[in-house]
Amino acid sequence: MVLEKASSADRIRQKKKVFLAREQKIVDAAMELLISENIDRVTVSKIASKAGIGKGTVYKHFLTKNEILVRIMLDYERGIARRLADGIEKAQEGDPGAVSKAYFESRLARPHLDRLVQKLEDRLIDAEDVRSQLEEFSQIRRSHEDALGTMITKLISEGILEDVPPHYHYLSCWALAQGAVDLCFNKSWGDIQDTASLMGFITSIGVTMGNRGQYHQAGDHTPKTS
Amino acid sequence: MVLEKASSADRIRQKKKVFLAREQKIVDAAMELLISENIDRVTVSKIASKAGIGKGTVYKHFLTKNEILVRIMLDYERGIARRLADGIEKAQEGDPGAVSKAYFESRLARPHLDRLVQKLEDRLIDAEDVRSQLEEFSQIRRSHEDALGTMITKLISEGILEDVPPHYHYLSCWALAQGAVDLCFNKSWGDIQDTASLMGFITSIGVTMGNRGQYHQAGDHTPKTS
Amino acid sequence: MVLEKASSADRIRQKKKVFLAREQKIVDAAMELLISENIDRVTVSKIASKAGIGKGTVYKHFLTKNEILVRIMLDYERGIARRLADGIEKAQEGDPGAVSKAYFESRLARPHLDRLVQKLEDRLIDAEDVRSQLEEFSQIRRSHEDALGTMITKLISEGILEDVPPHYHYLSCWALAQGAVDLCFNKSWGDIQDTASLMGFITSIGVTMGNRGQYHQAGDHTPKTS
Amino acid sequence: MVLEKASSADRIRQKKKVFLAREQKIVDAAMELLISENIDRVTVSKIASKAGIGKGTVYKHFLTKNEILVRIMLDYERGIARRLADGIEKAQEGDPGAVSKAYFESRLARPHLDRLVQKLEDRLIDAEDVRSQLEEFSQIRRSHEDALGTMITKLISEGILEDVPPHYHYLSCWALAQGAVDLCFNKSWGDIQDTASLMGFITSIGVTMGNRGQYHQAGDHTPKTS
DNA sequence: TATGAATGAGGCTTCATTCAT
DNA sequence: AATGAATGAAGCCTCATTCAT
Repeated sequence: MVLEKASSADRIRQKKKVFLAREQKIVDAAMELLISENIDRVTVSKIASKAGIGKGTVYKHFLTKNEILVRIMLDYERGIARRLADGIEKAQEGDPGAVSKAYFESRLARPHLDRLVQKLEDRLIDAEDVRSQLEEFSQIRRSHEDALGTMITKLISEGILEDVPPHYHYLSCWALAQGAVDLCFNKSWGDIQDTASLMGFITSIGVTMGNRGQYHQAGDHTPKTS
Repeated sequence: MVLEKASSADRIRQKKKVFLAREQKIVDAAMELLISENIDRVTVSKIASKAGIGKGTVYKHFLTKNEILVRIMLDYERGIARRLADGIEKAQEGDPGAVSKAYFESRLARPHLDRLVQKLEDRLIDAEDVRSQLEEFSQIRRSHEDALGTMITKLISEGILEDVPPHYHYLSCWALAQGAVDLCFNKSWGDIQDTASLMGFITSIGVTMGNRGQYHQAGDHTPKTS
Repeated sequence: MVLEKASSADRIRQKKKVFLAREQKIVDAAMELLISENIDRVTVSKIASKAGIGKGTVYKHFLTKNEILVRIMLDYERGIARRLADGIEKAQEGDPGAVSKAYFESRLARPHLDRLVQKLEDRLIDAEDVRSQLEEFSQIRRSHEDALGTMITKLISEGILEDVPPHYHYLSCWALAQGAVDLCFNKSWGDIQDTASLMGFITSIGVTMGNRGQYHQAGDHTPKTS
Repeated sequence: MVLEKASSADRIRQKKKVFLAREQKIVDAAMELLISENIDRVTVSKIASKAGIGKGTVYKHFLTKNEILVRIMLDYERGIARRLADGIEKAQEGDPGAVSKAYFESRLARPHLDRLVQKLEDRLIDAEDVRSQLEEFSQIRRSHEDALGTMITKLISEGILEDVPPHYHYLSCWALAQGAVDLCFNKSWGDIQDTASLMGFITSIGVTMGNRGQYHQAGDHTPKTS
């Protein structure tokens, strides 16, 4: 009897596992398709096919197609949050650049995905369903901002960063990362050969940009050395 | 008879004018709609309505809906090209920052539109029709790069800009502008109060970024002057 | 020029006519299908087919499928309103039974349709779209009630009708008609051979029911004649 | 062994009981849902949920969803048959109106349910499965007719009821009851305040309608007595 | 020449039913 | 025996494009 009970509980646990695995399979299939072809071409049917399941099954896991999409967004932004937390820890150990670095690196690590999330955000921005999930998404993002706030304020007070409102720094950082990601895939530029190196260059800019001494130079292009 | 011919020619010229005016009206209507509401909600019908003409008429001017969209893209990119040319001229008159400045300013001047063009690029990227126009679009963009090439090379040789492949500078510039535009409208950040000032900050970064002395600093935060 | 203008106006009028004719064709096709087969089997596709047009065309005339259905309901109820108005006129000319008679006759004239409208009402009762049209439908129906109010009140005061709240009479009348219609088509009864005669019988009941002297008899079944 | 057998038989009986109880639970759950919300919104899933069992289990009791629905219809019509039998008994004890009264009262006792059965009949009318059960349903209904036949014939021969084919009386009765039920729930009439009283009025009409002397009055409103 | 009604492919979603566990 | 995840047919609706007037 005890064994039976155990096996029954196991079975349930097993089922849940399978269920969640399939859910992940759907998300992965969707991601793969969304990255590899034009977003509007990705239909629920295709996703189901790629996931190796029936169309109806998708709707056992997600209420609407949009819910699959926000799910991808949330998963991604949460991942960034985790990496950022690591960076903040390191920064507290004495490396002030670690935070922006962590931020850039986590976004540029899988630029395909980052760009996808950008696009999805754009399409879902006024979707009636998933409004709440989108709100959560934004909150995570804003939490990054909050987390960085202290760090940046500190750097400003130490005279390392230009003394402008702290969010200027963060948002600039975000903007550069955003653009860098776009850059990776923008077909106008053809296939950039040395992407990795270029991204390194941009990261370095991101890490130092806003450093004191640069802002005023904007209008003052005399040589920096006296 | 002579008079008649003249008037007939006039009439033709007049007609052409009207025709072109209408074409512009269509493009403008489309732009307005695309900026003010979700892109996928913008239908040919609505565009025609807003332009004050019949739906069928639209197809006298454009073979497909996509052609209206690329037209917007092309118009925009050509506009940038013009402003950039001005910047280059100024740069030759002795202001080496004038080029990047011109670039940033022209993109951030109507960020709505810039963002719209980003989005359109994304949607049209693998449209069968308009493939050639899209190619033209990319060429214009690459011509900016070319145009900037000399300038940047010169700045590098003068020791003002970091000595990395010239396109690194340009692409970084593009990336930051791209991201800055996204920033303006991204709902995750809520309504940014001091957008103008923030954009000024970013422009200043854009203008100076890649300046010699910064790249190495990435890992080396000793004062820049020896 | 005058002639030209005229012909242009004619053309527009002609077009409107054709358009409206097609609209009617859709409604007719829908009606025919709804009457001849199970309601849930009637799809927009079938309606379009029967009307000899494409599926998309239906949506040029009606915003949703439900709008076709309410349209049928409204058309029908308005028709009854017209006939009822005639009956009221006649009643004022001295035939007090003319009103109920008109009501019964108009409902039993095309019992298929009456029954269809009953069914449709049932299905659309909580449809988000067409809520307003349904409200209009109910208003027409209630207007019948109002119109009959005076008549019935008069008959009561003349001692012809039982002295109960006036709407009792009207609603009883409605109920009997409703049931009679159901009767015509209810398959449980098999095919009733002498429907016409039966309906006559029922109408006669409807016309006299509620006449004074009957209500009290409910509990008092002694022969009416002294 | 004997004991064991007994307990085994008991167990089987017990099981059957539980099985039947569950079956009833399904029917009840379905009924409740069908009455309280729009019929097409009621899914097998919801029924199973409300019954507190799994969806699959429902199919151990009923081969198709429709079978649940006819079951409700049959249960209801059988209930009426029982009450009608009582009425006939009473009628034979000397109360000639008892039959129609029993009929009306049993239908108006739970008008929600009566109306539900009307609706179900409508939807299932051409369902391939359940054709035989539907036939049974009709037979029960027609058996009411038969049962009433003698009674009505007797009342006719006694000169109490109008001398028309007996089924006229019965069907009129059915029709009025049918309509009365519709009346109770028809939203066009708003919430009728004094439903109970109104139903009493209608019942009284139902009980006396077709009484001799009324039919001829249809066109002849002179006093009933000679 | 301008028009807008007509078209139909194709997308999303629902739900009765099946079947492996 | 009970379960509920999986299935896919079928329905509604949108909209770019065509073409007769």
